[in-house]
Amino acid sequence: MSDSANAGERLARRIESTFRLTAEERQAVRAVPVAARVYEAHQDIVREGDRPVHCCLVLSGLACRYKSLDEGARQILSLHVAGDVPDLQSLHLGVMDHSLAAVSPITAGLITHEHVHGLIERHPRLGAALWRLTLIDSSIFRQWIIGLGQKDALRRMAHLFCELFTRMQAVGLTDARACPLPITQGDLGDALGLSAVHTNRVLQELRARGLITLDRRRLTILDWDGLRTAAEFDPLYLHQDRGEAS
Amino acid sequence: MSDSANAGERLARRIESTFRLTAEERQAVRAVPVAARVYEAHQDIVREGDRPVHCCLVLSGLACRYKSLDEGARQILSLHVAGDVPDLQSLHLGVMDHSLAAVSPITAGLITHEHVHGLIERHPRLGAALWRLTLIDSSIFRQWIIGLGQKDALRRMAHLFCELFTRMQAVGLTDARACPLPITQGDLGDALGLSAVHTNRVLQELRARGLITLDRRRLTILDWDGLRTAAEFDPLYLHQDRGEAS
DNA sequence: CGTCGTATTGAATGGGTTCAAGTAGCGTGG
DNA sequence: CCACGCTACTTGAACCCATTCAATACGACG
Repeated sequence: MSDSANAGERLARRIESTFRLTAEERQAVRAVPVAARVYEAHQDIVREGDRPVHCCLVLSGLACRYKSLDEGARQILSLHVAGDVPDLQSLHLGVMDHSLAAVSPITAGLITHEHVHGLIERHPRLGAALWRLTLIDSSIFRQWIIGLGQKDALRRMAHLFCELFTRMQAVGLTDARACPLPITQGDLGDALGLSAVHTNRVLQELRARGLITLDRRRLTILDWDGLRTAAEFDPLYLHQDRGEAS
Repeated sequence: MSDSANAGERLARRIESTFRLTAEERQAVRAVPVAARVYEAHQDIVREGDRPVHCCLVLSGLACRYKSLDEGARQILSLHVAGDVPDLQSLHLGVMDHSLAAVSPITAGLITHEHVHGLIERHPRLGAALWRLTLIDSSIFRQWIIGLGQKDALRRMAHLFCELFTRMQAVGLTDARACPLPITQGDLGDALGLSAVHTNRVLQELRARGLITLDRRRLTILDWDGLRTAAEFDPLYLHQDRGEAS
C-alpha cells in the first residue's frame, strides 16, 4: 500500500539523481501504476530465458542480477538498491540473458512494459532518461570488468563498497558514514568472483586496516579517504552529474 | 570516398542483424552523413574524460574500448568490428568513462550526435533500435564478467573467439570457417585479463587441441563444436534474434 | 537448547604472473 | 642483398594470490 504509493517517488528520485526532470515529467513518473510484491532472500524474480512483461523496480532491500554456470558456480553481475530497475533492458531485449533475484528479503514494484512505453510516448524526454539509466548500468558493468580483470581482491572489495555507498547516497539511503548492506559473505564472494573463504579474509583485512566495519548487515565506512585510495575509486563512471555540459 | 558511401550501409546492416527495419528507416540510416577517417593501430579515437560530439562507426579493422590503471595496466573492455558503434552511449552520457582506440589500423566513420538525434526524431523506431544496440553491448559486458569472474583462461579465450566469430558472421565478415582477427597476443591478453606470456601459452593449447589456428591476423575455427563446448558458449546473450516474440 | 546457515581459521594445492632470456619475422637503409 | 633493429612471439623457472578441503565457532530462531 504505502510501498505502492512510494514506488513512483522512488523511481523519480532515482531518475533525478542523473537527469533533470520537469515538474510534469516528475509527476508522470510518480503516477505510474506499480504492483508491489515481496520476495525472500535468494528467491528468483525473473529467470534467464524468461520473456518478462514487467520491469522490476526495487523498493527496499538488496537485489542482484546473476548467472549460474554448470557446476553450481554463480557470478553476481550487479547489485541493486531501492530505486534501481535491474531489468529495464527487458523493454527492448525480449529474452532475459541472466536472472534477477533477491539478495536480502526485498519488496519490489512491478511495472508493465506497456505502462513504461506509454510513459515514454507521452513524455519523450523520459525515454532519454531511461535510456541513460541503462547506459549507466552498462558503465557499472565496465567498471566491474576492470576490477575482475586487473585488481586484486582487496581493491575489488573496497571498490564495491565505495560504489554502493555512493549510489545509495545519491538516492538518500545512507546516513553520514553508514548504509544498509544486507548481504552474506558468500554472496559478496559471488559478486567479486572470490571464494567465500577468501572473501572472509579480505573483509578482515579491510577491518584490520580500520577502513570499514560490516556488521549486522550494515556497512560503516570508518575512513572514506583510505577506502577510496585503496579502491582507486573515481565516481566518474556513475555519471551522477545530470548530463549537463560542463 | 567509397568508405563514406558504404558507411551507412554498414550501420544499417548492423542494426538489421538485431532489429527489423522498414525500407524507409533503412534508407534513412543509409543516408546519414558520415565523415570517414583512418587511424593507425593503438591510436586513441576518444579518451576517457572527453565529451564527444560524434559517434564513431567502425568501418574496417578492429577497435576496442579500454581503461588504463595507474601502473601501465590496461583492461580492454570490448572489441569492435565493422558496423559497431562503440561509443553510441555518448549520445546520453556526456563524459566518456573509458577510452576508445584502434587495435589494428582501422577506418572509422564519424557521425555527429546531432544527426543521430535527428534520425531518431524523424524515425522514432530507430531510437528503439539504437537503444537495443546499447543494451546488447551491455549484455556482452555481462558475459565478459562471467568469463573474468568464473572461467579459467582457456575457456575465456575460447569464448571470446566464439563470440567474435558469431558477431562477424551476423554482419557478413566471415567465410565458412575463418574471420579476420588483427590483434596481437599482448592486446588479446589485455582483453582477457591475462599476461601476454600466459595468453601465448593458452593460445598454444587451443591450437594443440586442434580447435583453432590464429595466423597472419586471421582466426580459423577448425572444430566449432569443440570450441563451443570448451567455451561453454551460448549465443543467447548476443540477442541476434530480432526481438520478435517467440 | 539443538540446529542450520553463516562466519572463521589452518594447511595444501594450483592457475596465472613475473622475471629473464631467446627466437622469429619483417621493413628499412646501407 | 644482407645487416640492422624493431616488434611480436616463445620458452623456462620461481613465486604468489586465491582456491579448495577440512574443521571449528558463532548466532539466530524455532
